[in-house]
Amino acid sequence: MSVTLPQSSLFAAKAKNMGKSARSRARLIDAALAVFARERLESATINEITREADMANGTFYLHFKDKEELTSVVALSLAAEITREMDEAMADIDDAVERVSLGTRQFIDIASSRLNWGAAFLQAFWVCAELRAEVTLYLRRDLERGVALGAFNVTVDDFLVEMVGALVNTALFARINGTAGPEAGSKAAEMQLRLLGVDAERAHAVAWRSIA
Amino acid sequence: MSVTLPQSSLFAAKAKNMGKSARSRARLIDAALAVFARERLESATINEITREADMANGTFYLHFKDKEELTSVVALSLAAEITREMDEAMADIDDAVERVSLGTRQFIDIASSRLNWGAAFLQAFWVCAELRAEVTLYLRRDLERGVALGAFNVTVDDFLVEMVGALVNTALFARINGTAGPEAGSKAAEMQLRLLGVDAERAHAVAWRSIA
Amino acid sequence: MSVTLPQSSLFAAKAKNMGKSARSRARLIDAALAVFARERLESATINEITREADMANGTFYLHFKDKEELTSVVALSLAAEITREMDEAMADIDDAVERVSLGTRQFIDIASSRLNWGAAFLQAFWVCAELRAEVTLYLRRDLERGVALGAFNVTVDDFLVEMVGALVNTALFARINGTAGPEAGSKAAEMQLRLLGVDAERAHAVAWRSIA
Amino acid sequence: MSVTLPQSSLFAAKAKNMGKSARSRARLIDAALAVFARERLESATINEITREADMANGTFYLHFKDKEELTSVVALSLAAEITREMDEAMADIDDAVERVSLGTRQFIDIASSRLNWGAAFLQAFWVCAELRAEVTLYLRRDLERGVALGAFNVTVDDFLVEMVGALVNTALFARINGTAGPEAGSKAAEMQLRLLGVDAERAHAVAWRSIA
DNA sequence: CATGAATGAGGCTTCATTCAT
DNA sequence: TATGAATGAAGCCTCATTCAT
Repeated sequence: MSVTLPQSSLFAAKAKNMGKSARSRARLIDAALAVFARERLESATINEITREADMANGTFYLHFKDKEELTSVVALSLAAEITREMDEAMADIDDAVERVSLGTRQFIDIASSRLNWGAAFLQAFWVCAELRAEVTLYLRRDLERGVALGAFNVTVDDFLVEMVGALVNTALFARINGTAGPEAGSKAAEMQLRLLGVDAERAHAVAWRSIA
Repeated sequence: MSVTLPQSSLFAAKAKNMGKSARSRARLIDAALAVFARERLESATINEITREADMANGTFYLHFKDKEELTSVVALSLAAEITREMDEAMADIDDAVERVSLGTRQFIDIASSRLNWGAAFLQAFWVCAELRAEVTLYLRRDLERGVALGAFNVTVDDFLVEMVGALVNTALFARINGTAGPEAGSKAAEMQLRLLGVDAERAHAVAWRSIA
Repeated sequence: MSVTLPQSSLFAAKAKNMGKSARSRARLIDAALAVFARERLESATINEITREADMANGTFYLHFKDKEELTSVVALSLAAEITREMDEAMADIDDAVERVSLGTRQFIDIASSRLNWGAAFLQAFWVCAELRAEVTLYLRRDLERGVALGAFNVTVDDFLVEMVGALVNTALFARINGTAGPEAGSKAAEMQLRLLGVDAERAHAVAWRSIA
Repeated sequence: MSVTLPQSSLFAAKAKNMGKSARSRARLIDAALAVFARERLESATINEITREADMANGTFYLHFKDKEELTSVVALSLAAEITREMDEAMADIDDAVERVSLGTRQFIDIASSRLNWGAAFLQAFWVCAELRAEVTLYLRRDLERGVALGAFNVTVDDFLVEMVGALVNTALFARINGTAGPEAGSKAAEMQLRLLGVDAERAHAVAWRSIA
């Protein structure tokens, strides 16, 4: 007797070979992603999440202490997964300008192409400090590298990282809402590079170079 | 018997000479600003707002249909007020580059220096579509002007406006949190101008020029 | 339009001339008394209490922070009321032997004759430390007096007071359950006096003397 | 692989040579004793008990129909065990006065010296009618005997037995709480004897006689 | 027999909103 | 207009009990 899984069930898929508890937990994470994607975090209820996961509400508490714990688990799982995919795609890119550009483009493409990811990410971003910290760190490394190499003409501090990060999030937001199309990543990357002091031509060239 | 008004009571002050109903309404708006500034919008309660306004909770519904209406009234009142102050400060600035720069700086300075405004604005921004629309429009005019005059080397579309707007909001956020100091406005403006294609030197010069 | 009050509504009756809030609060206390009297404290629910009081459940929280607060308010209100009635009845009794005897008899008679009081008292006794402290104090005073006057041949310490108190509570319990009839008070008093070292004859005489 | 049993595991020890089921059941009873001793009966959960017994929660229902059954089994097992030990210690005491005194002292000493027993007993006493009945019966026999022999100057009825029993329970309670020391048994016995009409001197002598 | 995940009823509490005064 | 008590739907969480393995 095989039951069709809901459309997006990455974590459930990954847990397919694990114990029953891990599978249920994964289903809850997937369900939470779906709910977080269509609802303000604050108004997402445990009931809605368990309904989405086809479970009884009490089951939730077998797997998570409360909504806050779920939120951060979802956020960090998502971040880990996105990061993993990005690292894979950027493993052999060394040039800082390319890395910043490609990082932004990949992030937006990945987050917006997987059902629920982007929207859930943006929700979680403002609520989960750990997530912010992680993302910030990731970004900062490449920015600092670029400055060290003389590619960027800025001072790297918290403020700069937040500003550059805001461009990424905003582009993702626009992409998800349909304000922007598939070119959102390139557009965002180009703006970032300009902001960082890369000259307009190079910024354009790098940001729009087709991805292998 | 005269009671001292709470520190920030702009709208109450403006309504001093109006009818009693308008005055109560204004007090509620001020109170909501204060509450929204220190609390997530969703967790702000009518009770807390009316308590802050020194009113009975039931009174709230004499002035607003529901919580949502309050939110948007607060947001739009705030926007109108900020806009008014900005317009005043920028009345005789014509140059597009200057306008964008000064607009950003003024906005951040005003919103962060008036008690409660900045935080409440940022909360409302994500909840009230009308507010977003209004802000966007304001910004867009100057961007288009700059492009028309050849000062900016970009295409103005919704996406661009959102990205530039994001820089403003993010800088305001940093300013309020203490991540950034009083120079936040200049820093943000400089980044914007670079992003828009203004050359680095001019961007710096304009963004950091001392305000009259 | 007059509504019949539920059978036992002492506190509601006392609050008849007070504000609406006080009246509702009093109704809740009466309702709690009724519920506590027929149910283990732990299994009494707020819902049941508000239903008994003909209120919506949410109303409860306008008047009490939580069940614990209600419990102690009920306990102490009850204690205050019983104490008041006892003091009235014993105002001009000086003799320690008489006081202990009469106190016990009065307590049992009062608590068992008012609907719900006895059962609620016994429940609250084990849960509310303040109540225990108050009752203990009341009893201790007369015991110490009796010892000082040479009427009792015991040492007054916490242990003694608890033991004597246990006799009172147990007699009340038996009275309420129907294990004992109206003579419970006299029987209990006689046992107490014997325990305290009063000779059997006097104990009997005092404990069974008819109350004015 | 031998696992050390928790400190107090009387019933598990007794079941050591019985079938597996009996052993598990015994472990649950011991665990329940431990939990009941440190927690209000109502707030003791099946999960906590099985955890204490190092079992899966579902296992509980192989051995007991429900929580209520467990409670009464625990209560009656405990009573049986205490009774057994008391009978042993009092096998050759004939004199009624001695029996009542010694019974009380033994009961308090046994229940308070075995880990968990006293507290669990007191909890169960008020919840389990069978337990009350059994204890009452035990006590009553000696009381009746004493009256028949002319040693006690009272009428034995339910009320009397409850009152005398209350002294025992209260003394045990005080002993467990630390309000009373090891002399609690003697003190309680002395009070009982006085209450029953034994003259003060004899009561004292008997109640404080050192136990063989 | 044992396991432990799952269930779902039910308790507690909050809060937007209504209503009698 | 203003008041503030009252309402009740809805969310959170616990826990006795069941069930598939």
